[in-house]
Amino acid sequence: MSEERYPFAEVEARWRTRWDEDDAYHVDLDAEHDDRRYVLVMFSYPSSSRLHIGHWWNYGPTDTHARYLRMNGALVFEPMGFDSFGLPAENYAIKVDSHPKQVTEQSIEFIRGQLKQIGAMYDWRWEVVTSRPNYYKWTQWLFLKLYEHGLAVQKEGLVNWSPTLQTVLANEQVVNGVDERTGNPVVQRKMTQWYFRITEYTEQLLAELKQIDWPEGTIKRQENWIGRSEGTSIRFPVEGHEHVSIEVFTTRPDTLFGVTYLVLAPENDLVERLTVRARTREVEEYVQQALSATEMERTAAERKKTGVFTGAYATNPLNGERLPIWVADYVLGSYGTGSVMAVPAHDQRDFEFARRFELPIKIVIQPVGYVNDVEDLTEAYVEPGIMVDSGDFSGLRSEVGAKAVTDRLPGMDAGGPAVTYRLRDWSVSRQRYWGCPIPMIHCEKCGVVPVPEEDLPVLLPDEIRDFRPKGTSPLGAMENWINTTCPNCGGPAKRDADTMDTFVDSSFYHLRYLAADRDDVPFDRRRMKKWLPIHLYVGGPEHSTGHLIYIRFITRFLHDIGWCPVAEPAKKMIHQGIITKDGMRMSKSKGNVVNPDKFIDRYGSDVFRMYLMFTGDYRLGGDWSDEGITGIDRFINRVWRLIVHFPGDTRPAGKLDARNYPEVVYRTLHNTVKEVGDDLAELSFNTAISRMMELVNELYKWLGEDGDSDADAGAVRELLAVLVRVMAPFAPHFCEEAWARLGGEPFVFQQPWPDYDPAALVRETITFVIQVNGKLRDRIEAPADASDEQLEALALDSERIAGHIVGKKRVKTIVVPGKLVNLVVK
RNA sequence: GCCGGGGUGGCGGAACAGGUAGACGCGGCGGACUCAAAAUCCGCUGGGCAUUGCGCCCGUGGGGGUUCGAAUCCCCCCCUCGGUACCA
Repeated sequence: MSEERYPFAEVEARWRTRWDEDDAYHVDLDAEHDDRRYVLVMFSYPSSSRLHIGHWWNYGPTDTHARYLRMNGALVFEPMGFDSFGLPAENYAIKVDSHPKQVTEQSIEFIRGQLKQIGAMYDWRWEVVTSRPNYYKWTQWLFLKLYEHGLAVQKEGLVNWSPTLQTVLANEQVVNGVDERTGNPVVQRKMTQWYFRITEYTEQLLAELKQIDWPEGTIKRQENWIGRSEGTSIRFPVEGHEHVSIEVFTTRPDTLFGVTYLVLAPENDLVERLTVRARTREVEEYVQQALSATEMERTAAERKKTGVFTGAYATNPLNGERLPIWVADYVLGSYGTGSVMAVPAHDQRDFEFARRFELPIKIVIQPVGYVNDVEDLTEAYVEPGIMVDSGDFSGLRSEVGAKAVTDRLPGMDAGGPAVTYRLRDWSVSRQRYWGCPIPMIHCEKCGVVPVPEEDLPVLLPDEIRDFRPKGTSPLGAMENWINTTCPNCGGPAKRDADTMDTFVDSSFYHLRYLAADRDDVPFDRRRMKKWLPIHLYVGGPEHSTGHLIYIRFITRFLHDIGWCPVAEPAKKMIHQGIITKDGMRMSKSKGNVVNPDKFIDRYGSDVFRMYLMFTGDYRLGGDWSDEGITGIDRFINRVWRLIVHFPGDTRPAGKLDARNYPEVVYRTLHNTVKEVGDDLAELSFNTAISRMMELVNELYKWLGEDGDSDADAGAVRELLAVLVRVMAPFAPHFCEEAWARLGGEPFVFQQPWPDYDPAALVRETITFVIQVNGKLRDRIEAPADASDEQLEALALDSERIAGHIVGKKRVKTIVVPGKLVNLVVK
């Protein structure tokens, strides 16, 4: 057989040009079609100007899936765009002393070219770029809609401030007290900010999680993030303040008689009001210190509890006990009511605090079977038990008592059942330049006034001299931009100087793609009806609690106001795993980052993308090996040699004649078509590739190295034409060339997926396994339709079996049709 | 701590619904081709014992269990990766 090697460089370049020239991936979103599939993979963030291996791992396999759907007759929409606002572009611009807009546009140009190398079916007419006015006009429009519906509000409150980035961050962007992107510490700061009231949607976001086909882990993470907690709200009147009471939230109302003090979070406004004069200075100092400390510092100190006494007292509504009111930073200002009732005997945190500050500990829940004693207590008893020392509730089991206590409260005007969520409102103001301007105007006379819709977009000014972060938005320093007139009264006014969190940009891009050609409307309702929800959404699991909550929220909001036909963006979602090197995560610091270009130059992009798919289960991730890629390279070249050895000038036939092929070849071919199809439908790329390799191995056995003269060239060509079609989604450039050489008309991805003949998979004789007591002892050939009795007789006939059953009593025989016979003996 | 994923040859990884563990590939060994090498093709390749025959024993992180039969189901434990963490 020829030893010519597949000339990937020339072939790939040629077909890419051809696809472009023929506009081969043109998608008509308005076309009538009964099987539409919106395959969406998260768009890219052009922070660096090169595609890294993660992009290939993300985009190549999804395109393979999309191509498979297309060959199966679906009209597939597979768009691509750029999430191009944000800090990385700004930081990069600072580094190279350029302008964010310029570096962003350059990166997009470059990356688009690289994306084309992947060979995906992107129709670039639908591209969206979030940093361009024709996109962010609609980001601003969305803001106005939210404002109109009372879901965009300005609040003063404590926010996560990053001193390094000089901007506010959303809760979702802060992990363990540090910025999740850069690892920089974050402090609390009081600021006025715009918030989107996502908390209005908690119940809906939670309920719908049960209806969607998303990875279980992601659903769990969202549930935890929203953090619905059922419990009881209890009000404790404060001594000497007739109209003031401290409201707490608790999930353990059964421990109410064990409360020995109350705690306010340092952020709580009541601290200032309630603190007695003699203790003012101490409390103020504590509060200040607690708030200025980063969360890192707060948690670093071995979790030792700190706090101060306010000098004030409250009253337990149930038993009238006098309770000292403390301030401590182990109580979070942003959860529940920002204050708790402390039950040291039954809550570990309260226990530690009480021990440290020598506050009383009172046991009100006893376990069943033994009795706890305060003196001997080394930790809080947090399990349920039997209520003791709890007035007329004593003797009740925790679960019963909790309900009884909660039921008693409303009558005393002291509280009742309550639900609390962990999810907070989404803070969207950012004090940075490279983002979408907030379309709001601040007028001295009229207050906050929205920019009229017809004035959108509020353009982000290009001519900025200094966009560097300085703690306040750089836009605020631009006199000619910040100063404007009030749309309401015409008087002098100022624009909002902040820009929006980039998660706002990506919260509706899936809808904007469908109207990317229209500047007159944000979305195209007709197309949305046809294409939504997204058939398959693919992206990293790291977006579980950020982007994926926001995109659900915004989709739902747009649904509620009649702009979107569906309430949930994606019916099905999967996460790609991570690609590792030697089992380790790739990172610059480890110096183990694989550079795709090196391998694409050497093997071509088809081999590269195919090898990535071969390394492992797409959802679990794979491990990159510099040597392993040669396996795919060999495979491609093995197919290539078959192609060049059996070129054709006629269109390959549709149906194959079984008589032209050895039985095993014919069967393997049909099996390959079936298995590859099944695997592609469920994104099992690695096993699909194995199946194709098996077929090629069979072909080489049949045809031999030099090509068997007995084999009919036309028949081989027909078979290869089937192989090329099932291979096309994996190696689009290669298969385009192979298809052409076999006499096929372009393009191969416009061909229908081949049929397989189920009858070809049926074997007349099967190798049955014979087991004795479940252990493999022999194999026999028998007709596929042999009866149980026949199989048992054959098994007993076997010489090898004889030795294992001689002198033993046969207990029973188990026959698994088509597979095995198991003789059970004693 | 809690939630989720994962632990299978020298390596990456297969195994549908409990039914031949290790498909496919890398690497390794042997052979063919070659003056030679590369490339290519073919064969072998979990461990141990036996290799005078076929064969026999062990083996899917560890320990128990259910079953005729367990990588797969149940219980306990270990390791690892990811998420989250004073949430009252």
